[in-house]
Amino acid sequence: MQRVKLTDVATAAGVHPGTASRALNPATRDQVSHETWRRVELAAQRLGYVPNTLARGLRTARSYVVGMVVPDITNPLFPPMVRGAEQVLSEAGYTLVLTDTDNDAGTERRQVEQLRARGTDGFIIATARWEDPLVDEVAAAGTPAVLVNRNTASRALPYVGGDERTGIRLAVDHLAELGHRRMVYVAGPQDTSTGRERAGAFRQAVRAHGLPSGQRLVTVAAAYAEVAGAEATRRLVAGTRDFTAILAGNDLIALGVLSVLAEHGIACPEQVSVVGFNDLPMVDKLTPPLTTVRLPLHEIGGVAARILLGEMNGSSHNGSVKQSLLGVELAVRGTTAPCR
Amino acid sequence: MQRVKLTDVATAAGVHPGTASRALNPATRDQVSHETWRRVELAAQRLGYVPNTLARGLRTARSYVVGMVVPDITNPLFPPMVRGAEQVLSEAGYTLVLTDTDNDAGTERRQVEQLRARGTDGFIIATARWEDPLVDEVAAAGTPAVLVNRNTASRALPYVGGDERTGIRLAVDHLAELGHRRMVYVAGPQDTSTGRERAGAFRQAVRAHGLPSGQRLVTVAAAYAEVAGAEATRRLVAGTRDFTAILAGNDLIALGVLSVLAEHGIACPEQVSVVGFNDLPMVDKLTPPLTTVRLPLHEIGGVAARILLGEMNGSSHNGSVKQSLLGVELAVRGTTAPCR
DNA sequence: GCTGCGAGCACAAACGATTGCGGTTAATCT
DNA sequence: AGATTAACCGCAATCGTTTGTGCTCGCAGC
Repeated sequence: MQRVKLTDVATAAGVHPGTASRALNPATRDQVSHETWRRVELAAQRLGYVPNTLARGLRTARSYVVGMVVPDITNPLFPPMVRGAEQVLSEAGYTLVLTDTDNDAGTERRQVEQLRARGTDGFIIATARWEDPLVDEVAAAGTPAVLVNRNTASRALPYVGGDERTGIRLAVDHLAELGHRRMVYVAGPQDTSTGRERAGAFRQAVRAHGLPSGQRLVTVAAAYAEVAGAEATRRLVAGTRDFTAILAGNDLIALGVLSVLAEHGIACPEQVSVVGFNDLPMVDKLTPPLTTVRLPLHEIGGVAARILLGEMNGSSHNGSVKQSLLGVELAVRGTTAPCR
Repeated sequence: MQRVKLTDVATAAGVHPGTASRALNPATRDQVSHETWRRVELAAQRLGYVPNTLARGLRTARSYVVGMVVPDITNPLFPPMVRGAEQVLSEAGYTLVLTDTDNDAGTERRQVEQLRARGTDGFIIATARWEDPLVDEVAAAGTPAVLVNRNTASRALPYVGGDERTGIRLAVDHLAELGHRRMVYVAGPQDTSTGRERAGAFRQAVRAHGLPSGQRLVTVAAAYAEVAGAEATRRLVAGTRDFTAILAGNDLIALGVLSVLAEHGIACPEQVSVVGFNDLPMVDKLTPPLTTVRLPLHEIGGVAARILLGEMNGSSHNGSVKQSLLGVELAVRGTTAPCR
């Protein structure tokens, strides 16, 4: 159905296709006279010309496509980021291709290959592991790409995320202010940057407050999921109950924490306060509503897209900003209360 | 970075590029001898050849891209459908481009235009309104497309969705079985097929059970959102309290219903039972957990993709199946209880 | 009045794949 | 053994753009 091509516009305007191409392209517009430019523009308008992106891409080796790879679009963490990225990209004439890796390194690799075959100009990657060969390869290949949500140990690519350390600190400050002194942390998997970062920040914040920091301080959950959180909490509780507050690696883990507390008849927030991370939708509807750290997800996506645009278009590899940490805030709700 | 091209494979295998092309293409494989096929395949493997999708698309006038347009990816209803579609499409060698219309008809049109310029082979559309010119245009243009989630009045395109009528009937049956006789419905917007369909099904089910059906039976909310649901419920309650059960147009509306009930000190489920629709994540974590109708979202996406594949590849416009309604089930939880 | 120059445009070669057509070879038939 | 045919494969055109190269023209400078 995409009938009218550049040649049609050219003949309609009485010029050579090459000239028409230059006239239509803002970057080369000054290579044609004003008069012909007007004629071409008019003809294009009248015929309803839309350039064939494939042909253009073939010639220019640019597809105006960027791929965004997420572990699981079903995880409410990602849609806002996708949306933020899509908005700024489509505004810049780019198309966002979303792919879901199902949390599997194999499919992740396959997806990225497929996207590169398609001539994808750049990537936004939300699946990075702490040690991630695929990310390193992409970086080594010089493909424009930026990491969101999770960083890698190698710091090979620009990273955009929330300021996690501050988020944890806010939570600890809040609890400390409520009089809590014995806090523990149920961490996410330590092969992700968020898992390590947050756990580290927790230890540091506890130390900064001069709070007791036994070796039971951090329990690691196997995944960012409710069942993993529950399992970890069971381990924790089996070992000690000498705490009045639990910080969770994220909201899903917090859900697991809450269910195990209920299981053991430990009242929240009366006996133990709980803080989550991410502020997933609906967690404010729980009873009690979950106190949690809110990340500017939408903005993270947008900033990542903007940085990627910079990488792709302009000054390639200006050793510029490698990390952008965006502000977070603590949503204080019902799962935290003064230490009795 | 995409170095190795068909020519390279061809010379490596000692054949003409044309031959290599035939050898690599399953559809034309039988036009080359087994021996050369093996050689070409091997060379391709060894060199790590990945076909340039742009060049291929240019020549074949197929992009192997399908666009999926959703109103708001942030709405948890859509990610599972996206995922289901993406899985079957990527398996078939297609790439899914997701675009978010922000619930705006203007951007929707713009997005679709842009996708068509890109030579998109087909569309999965989740934004249909009951009267939707854009959908009708797409259908008239003969572009392969299928509707999900919402249908149009014109039924111009194949539709895949949950069996909404049955869902409503299950809910009404369940409530009737609990002894409820005076039920009301807080409907979603009536410019969407789901809004009309469900409301109609509710009236029908009530009639089928021989229940009283005053004119206050259905209250329409302005949107599928909590605030709209709350607003509608306030209107409802202001008019009458002569009901023991409320069905909501979807879970978000149900949230609004619950909040307004609480506002008025009406206990759920002791005084009034509530049933939602969609089974969004987390609604099982509310207190009380929400009884709701579960749609096979993932499967809907998958089936839609399969139908689209059929439309695109094969027998174009076989006046085949126009509607696929997938089975739903009722998740009975805490917001419904026997009528006292 | 001839040269020099620059603006504006036409020409044609790419980009990397697919595919109709025709030619070569080997196999089959008579 | 000669002729017919089928199987394989090479040749070259083609998809719709972009872009380097060079032609043509008008004008200014001397």
